[in-house]
Amino acid sequence: MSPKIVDKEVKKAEILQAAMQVFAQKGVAKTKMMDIANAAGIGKGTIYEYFRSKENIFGNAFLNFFGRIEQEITEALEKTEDPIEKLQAFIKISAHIWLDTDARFAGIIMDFWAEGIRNKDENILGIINLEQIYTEYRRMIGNILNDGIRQGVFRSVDTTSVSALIIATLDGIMLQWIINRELFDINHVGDVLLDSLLNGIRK
Amino acid sequence: MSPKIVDKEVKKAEILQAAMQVFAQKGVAKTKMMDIANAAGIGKGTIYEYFRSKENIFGNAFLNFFGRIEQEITEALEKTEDPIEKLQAFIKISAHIWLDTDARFAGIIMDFWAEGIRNKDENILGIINLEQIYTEYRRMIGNILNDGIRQGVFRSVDTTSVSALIIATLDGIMLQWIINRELFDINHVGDVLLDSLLNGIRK
Amino acid sequence: MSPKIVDKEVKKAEILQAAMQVFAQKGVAKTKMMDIANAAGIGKGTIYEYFRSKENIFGNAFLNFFGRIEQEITEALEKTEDPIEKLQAFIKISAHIWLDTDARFAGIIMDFWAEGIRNKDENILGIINLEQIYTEYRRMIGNILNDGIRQGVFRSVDTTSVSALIIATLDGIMLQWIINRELFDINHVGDVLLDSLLNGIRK
Amino acid sequence: MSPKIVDKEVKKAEILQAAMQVFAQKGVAKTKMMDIANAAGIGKGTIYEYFRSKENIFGNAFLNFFGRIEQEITEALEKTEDPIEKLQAFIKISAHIWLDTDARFAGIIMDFWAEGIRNKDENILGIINLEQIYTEYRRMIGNILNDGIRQGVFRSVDTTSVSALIIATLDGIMLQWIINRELFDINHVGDVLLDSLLNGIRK
DNA sequence: AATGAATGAGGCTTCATTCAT
DNA sequence: GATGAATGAAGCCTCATTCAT
Repeated sequence: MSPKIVDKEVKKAEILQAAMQVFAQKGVAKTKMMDIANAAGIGKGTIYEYFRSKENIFGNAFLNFFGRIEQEITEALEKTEDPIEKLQAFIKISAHIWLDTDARFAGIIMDFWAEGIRNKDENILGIINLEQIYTEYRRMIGNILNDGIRQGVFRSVDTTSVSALIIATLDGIMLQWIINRELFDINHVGDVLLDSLLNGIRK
Repeated sequence: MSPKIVDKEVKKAEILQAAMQVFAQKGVAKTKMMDIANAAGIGKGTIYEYFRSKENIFGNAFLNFFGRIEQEITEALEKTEDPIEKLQAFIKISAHIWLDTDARFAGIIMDFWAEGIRNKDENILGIINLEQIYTEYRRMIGNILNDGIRQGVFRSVDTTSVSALIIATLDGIMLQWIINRELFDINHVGDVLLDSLLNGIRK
Repeated sequence: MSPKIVDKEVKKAEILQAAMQVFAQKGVAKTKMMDIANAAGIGKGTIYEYFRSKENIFGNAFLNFFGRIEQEITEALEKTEDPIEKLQAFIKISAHIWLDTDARFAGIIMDFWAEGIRNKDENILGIINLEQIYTEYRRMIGNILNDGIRQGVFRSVDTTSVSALIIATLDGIMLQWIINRELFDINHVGDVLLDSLLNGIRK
Repeated sequence: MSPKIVDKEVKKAEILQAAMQVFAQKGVAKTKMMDIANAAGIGKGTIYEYFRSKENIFGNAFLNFFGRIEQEITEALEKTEDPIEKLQAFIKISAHIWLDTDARFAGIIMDFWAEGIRNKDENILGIINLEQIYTEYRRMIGNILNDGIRQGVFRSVDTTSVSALIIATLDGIMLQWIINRELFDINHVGDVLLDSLLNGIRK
């Protein structure tokens, strides 16, 4: 890996960041290549040195977004062995990601979901596959639950269903929070959610 | 309402249905006026006799979708006076709407949300306003909860927060269900959700 | 065939004529869709109601050009049964086509040949196939020669080779004539060519 | 001529060769500067150290192609004083050039002709001038014929017309041969052509 | 001298909208 | 009222050329 390659990767990441900002503000459909170029402070043509097409940028943004979440969660889970603390970390990270995310940025996630749902079966772009992503999330939570059950901390529940429900509730809360941030304190909601959850599954 | 006007309204509704089908399948951005015309079995130009623009069709589809949900719920709520039964009805209707909805149709809701979130403050199109819609949902559930509290059936909870959480959980579950229908039986999940909910708020 | 279809075909032909004029003047590569639209007196977008792409226009122009030549020759050949008169007609028509053709129009034929040669094997566009066209020409002349031989008018020559040579000489003369029309009187050259030819093959 | 200048000229020639190869394969219009750079094994920017523009490369390729033919013929003609042998040499060289030329390379000549015909009057690029080139060819053959007439070997024919016809026939044969090499043995055709020619002009 | 990253003018094509029939 | 042919604004992308290294 020569320095040049690193530079190319860095610049690609920069363009992607710029693109995601614009996607978030205007929506993917209304974002023009020119907007991305302006946001990135480069010429229109330069984008094509790093991405094949607008669709490719979208695909990479998608990957980048969910990939980063997954990575953050993975890292957080490695810091503790206690299943309860792991659950707590999972929920906290999820909340934090949204807290750190610009409100307007949420729109892009809807675009991701919209496109992801539509391409559920087709795996268009060779990239976007929401089902796979959520399967991975469920696997992560499922592992925590299974560990807890093995350790005798949790009751023997249907881990797949419970995992799905945890994720569902988290996503739903995020959705409401995006629409109206005044409704609740997302950190507090996280605690409440964890409490009810533990209440339901703790032995 | 002369017959002609009725006819006009009927045809407008037909076009809207066709449009929503296509929106759902291809996404709003990728839907062409021609697609809508074909789906409606009419000429391309005819659409403009009933709708001002593509954006206007989207706005009406948005209104139509959430309006119908609201109407169905309202009707269901009128059939009983018991707060618990009303909650049950609310959840059941929500689940049913999705059950009756074509899987591929779900994409359109993401488009709605995506656009709704982006136009959160601006109320663009003079139509799309997710916050208002969800406020109305919360108001409906809030009324049920308040009735229940007044009647001594429910504990005295923060009705706004609980309403928001109920809606959030419902939406989150729908989202997961759209992505992977094999994960759980949505009717059963509704019962479970109601149970835990009642468990939490019943006196 | 309703009147509308006729109109569409007529308009398509008009656009094609306009396109060929512009192709001839500027060369295919330097011709912009806008040029064709202007030449045809229509809007840029209208072209796409009749042709799929610029390449498609080129392919159709190609077909049109060689098709019309072939048709004219075929018609002329039907007017007589005498092999010598047929040969005479063939040569005369070939010369006439060039005489009637705008000098500048010749450039397009070079573009046709250039593209035709390059796509010799691939038959790109599903359309351009010079070898096939020339095989047809050879077949037409070959038939005349065979008739003449059968009727005892011509010597028993290698009809394929002679056909090829006749075509080659005609094309070569056209080429020189395009580059410098003052060099010779093309009608006279036709007569000379026919004489030498008959001299060589007549019994 | 210092070594450096020689080097520059050598490299310029190399790039030109590479460019002509690519021109021949893809056509001038579809050839990118990048293709030429790759074919020449150099960087894209380096081309501009040797050529002003793509058009300039084309012009030089044009000059180079016809110049080389002219040079080869000139050299061959110097080897004999006999008009008949000179004619023979002229025809043989013409055939050889095509025999030595990659089949696919022929496309470039059509591009040359196409552009040459279009720039017939304007002498665009300050370079491409087919008429001038063919005038030179005619002059060469005309000299041979005049010598032959003067020496009493040939009949007193219209040397300009005969020269033009010889060239025309040669070009026409090449054209057919490019399109379908199986049609005839080009060496044999050369002999036949020379025979008929001599038959026509020999005293 | 050599490079290739950056650029933006310019092209092809799409498609929402108009409008004459 | 219904239509679809016509339109041109606008977008994506290409690629010849420039220029800093």
